[in-house]
Amino acid sequence: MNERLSRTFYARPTLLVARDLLGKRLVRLDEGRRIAGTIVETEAYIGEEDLGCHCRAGLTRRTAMMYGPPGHAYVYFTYGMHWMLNFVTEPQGKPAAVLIRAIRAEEGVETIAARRKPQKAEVWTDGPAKLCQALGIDRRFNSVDLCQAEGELWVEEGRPIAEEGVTIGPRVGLTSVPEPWKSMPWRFLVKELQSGKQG
DNA sequence: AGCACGATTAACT
DNA sequence: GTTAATCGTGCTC
Repeated sequence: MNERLSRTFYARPTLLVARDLLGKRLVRLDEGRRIAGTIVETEAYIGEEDLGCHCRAGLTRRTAMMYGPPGHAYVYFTYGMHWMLNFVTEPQGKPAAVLIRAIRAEEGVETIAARRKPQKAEVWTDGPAKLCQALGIDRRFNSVDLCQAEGELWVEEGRPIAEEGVTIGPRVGLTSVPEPWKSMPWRFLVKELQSGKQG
């Protein structure tokens, strides 16, 4: 049950990985304690031709992770203050990743609360930078292997999400990205989350 | 060496 | 709805 997803899960087309990550459990082992939650929102970033993906710059120090083997974390820094968590997908050599945009917190909630105060519980992990803060994920987690037994970050099986429970739409925050990349329906989220939030 | 900007968030009018 | 915060990255000179 509580086994880490294998590398073959990540070594698939990125859109499938992004879709299938919904309902899975993201786990962070923090000083021996589990902080975990169900993944409820993801986005796919696929290849050098995707002008919304960092890989549009080609192979650089920053993007090297995405050219590497699947099943590793790509963690980057943006806006001068925020960290973002991604999982490398596709076979080695094809640069792509899935951004984890939101989780529903379920384990280690006291630790999350301490890190996210004074915000309200509803917004503790409903954004990509928020969940990184909640789980204590920063540059140290760039390049970590999600499939390695001793790692402190991984994904486990969870509850399957039926097709009718999934909302698909354009990715968020790509303000100056040209079409068609700006509108590609590469964002996946669990529907129940929509009611309280903007789609 | 300098510069514009970003896969965001929280606080404010 | 608007905007400040804040710095690594990639591009230009």
